[in-house]
Amino acid sequence: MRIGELAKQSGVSKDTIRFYERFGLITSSASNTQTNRYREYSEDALFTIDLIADAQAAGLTIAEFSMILAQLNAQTDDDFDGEAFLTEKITQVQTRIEQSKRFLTTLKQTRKALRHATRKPSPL
Amino acid sequence: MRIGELAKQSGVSKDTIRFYERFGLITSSASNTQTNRYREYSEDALFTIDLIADAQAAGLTIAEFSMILAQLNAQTDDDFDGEAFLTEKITQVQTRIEQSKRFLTTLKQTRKALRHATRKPSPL
DNA sequence: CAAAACCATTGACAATAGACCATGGTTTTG
DNA sequence: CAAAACCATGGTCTATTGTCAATGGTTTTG
Repeated sequence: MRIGELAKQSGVSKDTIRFYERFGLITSSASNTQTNRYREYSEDALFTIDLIADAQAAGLTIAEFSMILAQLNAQTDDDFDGEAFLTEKITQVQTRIEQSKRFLTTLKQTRKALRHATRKPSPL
Repeated sequence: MRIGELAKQSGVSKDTIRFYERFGLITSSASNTQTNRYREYSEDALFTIDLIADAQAAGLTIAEFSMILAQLNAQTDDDFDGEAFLTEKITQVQTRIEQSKRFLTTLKQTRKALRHATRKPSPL
């Protein structure tokens, strides 16, 4: 599919897709017709875009996510310790989830307090 | 306590503390001696800084967090619907937690795959 | 075929969350 | 007391994650 279709289906903008592609997060093949330079995406791109959203929600940057992708693709020719990196990220994400849960509790308590505090006089 | 002490105890930099204070997230009283302009913080500031960390982990911006604080302080003289705002944030944080959990699973699977894939030949 | 719709590239712009630096006061300490 | 350590203010700078606009080519459509 072309970028417009992918944008529609994924819910992110075309600019965002090109941005992700510049960082190697998604890939496209050259269009079959050689006359244009349109990008052609597979269904995988859709999956990846969802994954990026999750990764960002979990607090990872684009740069970090691209390293994870490299692990997935097993481009581990170098001496980079992918397992240690993954373990570190796992710990960080777990911490972040705990913090988020704690804050969620705070939010709920705040709402409850607000409900009891701001009972506006009924307009009778 | 003064800013240096608060920075040490909270683990954030003095600049960060001043940054938070500019946005009204924490407050300080003027120092008792009138000769200087040093900020004086109470223990509350420590608590608030931890809360900010949680809020940020949960995906809130400083601006959003300051609105929550306004709710906590019941500065609800205006017609701003604090409860609706809180409910919206609660939903967003819940969504984010779900995304983070999903991504955590992905990370763990990736690590497991990596472990089995990259068994380097033992150096014998 | 001509207009509308789509796409690529480039570069400028924006918001967020600080870090950093210079300058000049204030306190603490040896 | 003098140096070291601390603090305030103001301004600049940075990274991240996009968005927007301009320009020019390609496809689709009525």
